[in-house]
Amino acid sequence: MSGADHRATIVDVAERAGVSRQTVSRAMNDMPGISAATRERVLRAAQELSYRPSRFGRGLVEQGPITVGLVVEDLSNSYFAELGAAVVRACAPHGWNVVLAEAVHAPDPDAVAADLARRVDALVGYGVLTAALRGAGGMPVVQLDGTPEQLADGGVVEIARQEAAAELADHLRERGVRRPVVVDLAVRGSASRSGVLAAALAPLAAGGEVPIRAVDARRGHEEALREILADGADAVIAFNDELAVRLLRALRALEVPVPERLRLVGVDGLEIASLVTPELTSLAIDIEEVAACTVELVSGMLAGTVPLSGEGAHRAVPYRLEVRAST
Amino acid sequence: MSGADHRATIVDVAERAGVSRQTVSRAMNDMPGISAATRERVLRAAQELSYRPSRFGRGLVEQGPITVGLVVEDLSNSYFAELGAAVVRACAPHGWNVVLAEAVHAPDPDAVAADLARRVDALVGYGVLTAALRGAGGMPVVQLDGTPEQLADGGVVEIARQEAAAELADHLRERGVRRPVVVDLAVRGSASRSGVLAAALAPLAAGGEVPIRAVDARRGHEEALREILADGADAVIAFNDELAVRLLRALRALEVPVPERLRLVGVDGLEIASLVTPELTSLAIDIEEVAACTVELVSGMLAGTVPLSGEGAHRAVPYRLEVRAST
DNA sequence: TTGAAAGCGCTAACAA
DNA sequence: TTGTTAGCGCTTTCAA
Repeated sequence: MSGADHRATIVDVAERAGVSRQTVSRAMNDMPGISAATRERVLRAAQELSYRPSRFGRGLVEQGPITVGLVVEDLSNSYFAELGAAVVRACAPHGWNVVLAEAVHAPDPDAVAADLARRVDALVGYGVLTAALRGAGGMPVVQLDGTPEQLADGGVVEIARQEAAAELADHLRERGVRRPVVVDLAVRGSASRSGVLAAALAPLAAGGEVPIRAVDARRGHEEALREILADGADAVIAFNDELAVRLLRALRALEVPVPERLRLVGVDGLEIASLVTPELTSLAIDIEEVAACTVELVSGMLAGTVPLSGEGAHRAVPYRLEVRAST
Repeated sequence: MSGADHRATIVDVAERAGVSRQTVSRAMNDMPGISAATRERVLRAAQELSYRPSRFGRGLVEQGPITVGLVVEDLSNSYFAELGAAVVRACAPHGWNVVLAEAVHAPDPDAVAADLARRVDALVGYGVLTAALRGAGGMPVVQLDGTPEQLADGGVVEIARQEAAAELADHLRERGVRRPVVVDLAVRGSASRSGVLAAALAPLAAGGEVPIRAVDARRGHEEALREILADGADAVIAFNDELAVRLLRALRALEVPVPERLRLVGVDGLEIASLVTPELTSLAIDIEEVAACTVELVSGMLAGTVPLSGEGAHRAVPYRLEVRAST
């Protein structure tokens, strides 16, 4: 008889200890007004039954804190890891809890958000939210790095690339770049970012067209770079900093000097970009600011001062060009 | 009357829509057996009242998934970020949710774990757990990077450094190192790790003693290195990889060749260690394995097959020496 | 298609 | 010091 077929409740413990439910509650919560002997007896009974208070029963009475669900693509990507950290940090002052979930690696990525939606007070996500969140009626939903079209389904924190991408084009033009290449990752949702970059850089390019080349996140970089160099490229804009750092390493192996032979640009502005040699120029995004906007939206939605969708639930955070040694 | 003084409940919606609570439930959850017109009316009423179903009420009935609380020191430290990611990933196959919390930055760091303990089914933490978790009676608690002494309070996943540290000593001896220095961070809990490292390296050192020098995480590295070099040191073991990477950058600025003039070793085995030049030798810890052990412990504790404390709740994950170019 | 009743596990307030 | 009562908000089961 190791365990029961259902989890012990406060009533089971009360019966076993021969006291009332309330006394069990007092013992479990270190409340005053209970004799040491009784507490002892109750705690023993609880232990014998492997009793653990239900967080739902408790929450129902105590009105627990707001819980925000955060769904990201892949936590092994530093960008999402930093984003998660920033959201956790931004929620802390409100006393909110954050449940973190990852879409990739899940059996059914699309179900992650829907599942989580039933367990939290607000849902924040990155490229994984659909309008079809069963039982999410009225729940604040914020799409990160979303587009204005998505405002129909909920709030959107947009990450505005246009301006900084234009700045980058100017910067590269000054440096004499004539044949930039965008190196993309073959992951879901990457096309739009790469497209914007390529479009912004088009004026630089000889034929008015900037090639976009997809690579694997972790493999085959040297070969890809060899081909890119053979094509005469003089600048590479990587999909993100992590890829840029890997490309940098591959370039070192190929003994291609950066920035002399090839200029290299990352996107995201992660810490790692400034820790490598040469330090990476990056289209940086202020992750703290994204998190702050997100929390502001959610907070307003919960309070009723921000609409759950539409233009009033739209925030934009601009990229910022950080010029460093790699260009 | 924009908002009510208390959050609307299902009853409020039912009244407003002129239906029963069940009908509201049916409408909110897209269940069958309700006419389109009624659903419409209910949803409108819900919207007007800003009604959002309580996750506690729901959870009470539905028996939601296990929720694990994870308390780490500081998510802006990549090590904790990777750990958090690994735990989230290890919990996913069980269908568990993970609530992530950070101790540093919190108004009362010691209260973070205690607070969270009331909202979750199990608590996993890093250097922040005390035995005094009010209301945590019977709850699985796992201390990460804990010591066997802490087994009195709960489970412990120990990170065993001794063996790999001895390996490191051998490795450095082969390289001719005579004056190693341990560079520590002035953060809580760092003393023990540095002490173990210094002790393991003591046989190498001329006087049988390895100096431990504390630095700030992000500042003053060049000055500290200048002094270290002036003292004649020929190897630096940094508290973690992040610090090692920063030291590497500072050494580059000082034009000190690594490993020729100074050998450099990190601790943690983060991805970043292999992305810099020269790649960093590191005492690597298998974070996935730590997460797996943690989940195994928690799972067993919940099932009753692993005791909540004592030797049966002890797991150890060894460090592994990864030799790369920096030594 | 709708409603009524029951119960999920817990704690706060009050009574003994 | 202990027990009793009364909800907390929701879904499931059964009845109309």
